[in-house]
This record gives sequence, C-alpha cells and structure tokens, in this order.
Amino acid sequence: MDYSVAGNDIILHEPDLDLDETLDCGQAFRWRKTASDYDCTYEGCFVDTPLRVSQDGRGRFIFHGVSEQEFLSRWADYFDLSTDYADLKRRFSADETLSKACGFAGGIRLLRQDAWECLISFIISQNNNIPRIKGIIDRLCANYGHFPTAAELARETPDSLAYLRSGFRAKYICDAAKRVNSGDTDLAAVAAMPMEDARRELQKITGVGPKVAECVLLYGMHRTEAFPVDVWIKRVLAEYYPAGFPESLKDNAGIAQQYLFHYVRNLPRKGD
DNA sequence: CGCCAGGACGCCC
DNA sequence: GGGCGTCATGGC
Repeated sequence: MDYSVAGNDIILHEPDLDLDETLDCGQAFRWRKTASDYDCTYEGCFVDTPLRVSQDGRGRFIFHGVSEQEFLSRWADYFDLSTDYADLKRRFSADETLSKACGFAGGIRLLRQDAWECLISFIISQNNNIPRIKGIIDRLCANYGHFPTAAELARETPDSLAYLRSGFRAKYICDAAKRVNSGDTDLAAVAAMPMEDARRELQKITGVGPKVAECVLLYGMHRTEAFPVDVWIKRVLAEYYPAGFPESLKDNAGIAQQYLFHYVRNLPRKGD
C-alpha cells in the first residue's frame, strides 16, 4: 500500500482504483459526486463515518481530513487495498469476455461494506432501478441523519415507512430489522458460516431470496465466491457463458461478476 | 404512454 | 420442484 501523510490528508497511489467505476457501479448506493477542482470527488459514509475522497490524475487519491490511524483502520479496508487487483485482473483476462470487461473498467474494486446496510440496501434493490434505489436510501438516511441501526428500524412498520415510497419492499425491511434486532438473524455468525449454510440463513428473512442473499454475502461479508445473478448477469451468462461460468475463477467469481455487470450495463449493444 | 428495473412470494400443477 | 402472475414505484 503506497500512501503518505500530507497535512490533514492522506495521499494514496493506487493504479487499480477508479472512483467513478468503484463508487458508481451498483455495489454501493450512498456515494455522491460533488464539485471540486480534482478529476472527481465523492462524499459518502461507511455506516456513520463520513469521507470526502478525490481522484487527481492517474492513480492518485486524496482522503480529505483523514488521519493515518483512521485511514489504516477504516478506509484501507473499505477500499480493499490489501488485495492485489492487478493479479486478479491478470487471471480474469484468460477469459475473453472478462478480458474485455477489465479493459473497459479496470478500476473497479470490491468494497468491503457493512453487512446490515447491505442487507437493507439490497432488499430495497429488488425489482428496482439504481436511481430509485439511491433515492429510497437517501430518504431513509435523511430521516435518521445516518443509516438506521437494526434497533431503530425494528420500531418501524410498513405504514411508518410510507415516506420512503419503497412499495412492497417496506414489509421486507421491517422483517429484516426485527430478525436482526432480536438476534434471530446474527449477521456476524452468518459471515463465518459455510456458503450453503449462510445462504439458507439469510433466506429465512422474508424478502431475501437467492439474489439478495448473494449480494449480502459478496458486498457486506466479502465472500468473493458469492455470485449475484440479476437480469444483466443473466444476459451475460446466456450470451457468453452458455456452458457455465469458468470453474477456475470460482473463488473470485463475485469480483469477476462486478466487472461483467458494469461492462454490459454500459455497453448495451454491439460494443464487443 | 409502455416497458423495465441488481427479485421474491404465493399459488398452481 | 419448475412456471407464472403479482407486487409499488418511478426511470427512461
């Protein structure tokens, strides 16, 4: 990890990171791009720890007002800086389609997000589009001043959540909050379970099916073998992987999936 | 206006 | 166990 302390900021050099590609590729919904003199700047949070981070030219990043201690204990982990993405992409590039996807947006990294926040966020994501998902989560966080805890959300009802305009998903949010708050679902325990047990446990929550469970495992628990299949990935699999996704990439299939998702969504037709 | 969205549930066979 | 209609809401 190549970083230095500069006044109140941390300067990071990381060629395998692009903020636009990583923070706006459908894995996290609370980052917003803000005006600045840099190439790009984003503001967001890990749960309730805020961050303003800028990208300045090739592979140079500024973590504004972040101490070395906070950088190392929080943000280095969040941006998965200890994983060698150059090496990952080399392995992915043995596959023709993945090679193109990595060439299209090679600055994607798998964020290590909070499991509870992912659970609620991806319940909201079902049969929904990304701009509207962001809107619902914005209204949720604005109401509390931060992403609500399970205890806070457990007090709500579908009626009291009407302001979210989340439709049929409100009752799912309430069930998830009650289960997590009561300890009926123990997310830390789920994170440590074998994959099949973890999947089964998450799907006990009403409104959590195969896709949402995979998203929680991948984005909120960093289980890189989790492989969420939504309508976009379904198209990729049908078109490019009729014989199935390569077994050799199984351990990091979820990260590969992230490159593929971003690729197909941004090259709707004929891109190849 | 109609089609679609990082799906899951309930019901049917 | 697989197939299909339904579920709110609004982006495009």
